[in-house]
Amino acid sequence: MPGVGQGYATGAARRERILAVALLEFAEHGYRGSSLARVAERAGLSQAGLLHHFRSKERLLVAVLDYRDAMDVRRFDLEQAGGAQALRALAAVVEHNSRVPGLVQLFSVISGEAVTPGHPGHEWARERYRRLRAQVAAALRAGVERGDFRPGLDAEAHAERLIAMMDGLQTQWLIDPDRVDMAAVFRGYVEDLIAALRP
Amino acid sequence: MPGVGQGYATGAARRERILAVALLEFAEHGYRGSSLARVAERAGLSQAGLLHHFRSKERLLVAVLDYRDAMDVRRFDLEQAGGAQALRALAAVVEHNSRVPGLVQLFSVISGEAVTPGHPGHEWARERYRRLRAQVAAALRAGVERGDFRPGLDAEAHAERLIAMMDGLQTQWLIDPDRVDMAAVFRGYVEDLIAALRP
DNA sequence: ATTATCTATAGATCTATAGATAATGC
DNA sequence: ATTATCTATAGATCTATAGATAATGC
Repeated sequence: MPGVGQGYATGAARRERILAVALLEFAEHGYRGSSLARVAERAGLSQAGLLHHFRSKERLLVAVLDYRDAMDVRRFDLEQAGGAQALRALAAVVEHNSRVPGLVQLFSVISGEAVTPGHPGHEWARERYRRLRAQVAAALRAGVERGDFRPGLDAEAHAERLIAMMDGLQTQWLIDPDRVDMAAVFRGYVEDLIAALRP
Repeated sequence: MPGVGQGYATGAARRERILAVALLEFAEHGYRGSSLARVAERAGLSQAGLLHHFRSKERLLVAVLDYRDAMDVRRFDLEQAGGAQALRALAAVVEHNSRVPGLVQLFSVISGEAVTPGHPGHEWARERYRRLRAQVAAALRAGVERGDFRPGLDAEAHAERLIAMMDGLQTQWLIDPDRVDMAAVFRGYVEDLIAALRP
């Protein structure tokens, strides 16, 4: 089972296609509700053929999650920005997400499943949250440095809050999109926060 | 299939026991990852015996969700309180939740799965969120009436934010309990909000 | 030679139903 | 008579492996 980029060119293209359709499948049915047969069918090869490229269902999920992370063009680099600018970049991420419900759903479904220990996405989710919290907290501290925010703010707590707000609004929005304006509510939160943290 | 409280006494007791173990099972593995056979085993009867009481897996899930709602002793009546008192009652709910991870996990797992349309918990989750948002928004408006909060606040948006914060912190806490102090962070948010909304 | 792909299949599940037997309580 | 419970089973899955054949590219 060569990784993406190894093996023959036709194999690399096939793996790319498998990841793309597996992402949709996992987003629609979660890990446990998805089947390799359905992924294989959508990717246009047999189920055994799929398992030649990804040795097991667990490995496929992890590959999809990494693929998604890599796809994320990191167009909003929080570490570069810092301060109010970084928080507004976060709001822009949420606005962008409201245009790609499929990708958002992948995260909501997998994060929900992954709260149970033993789920193949559990470790992945824990590390992802740790990384996110550290990034956002660093951006907040940079904001203190540059004079956007008052000294003494609790960067870790505000990072947890910001990420929780993003996730929680995503759930409400996915379940009831006509009633919940995720992007507007998050932007409101961010602007209120910027005002409250001003020195 | 008589409801709880109908039929013979032994049946009612059995249904109660089934609901209690099904709650644990769904919380641990989600709806799709759970099996009726395992629920039946934990409840001490055959799988066919279980289906005598709950005609299908879908109905069992819905019954568990209703059972959980009913169990919720509503010890924190938000409509009674109103204003800052109601928000502090919310923080107390979160503190209480941090002592019953199993129940919290049921909601996180099922809400996560239920974002996909067609999931048997989808409608249930949508209605639950609508009800919650309406309750919290009403408590905020009551706070304006009694002079706790400044007039003109956006009650709906703040209700969405508060609920999103609760849910998002739950996810982070369940995935990484040693790193995330859900109750403390939520209480901090609530106190900041009370201060910010003061007239 | 390595990689890609297929068919066939083992071996476990899973949900739900059929039909029989036992217990309950009017 | 109604309710509770069981065994047996139909009919669908599902994941993963074995083993064969075809394509790729050094």
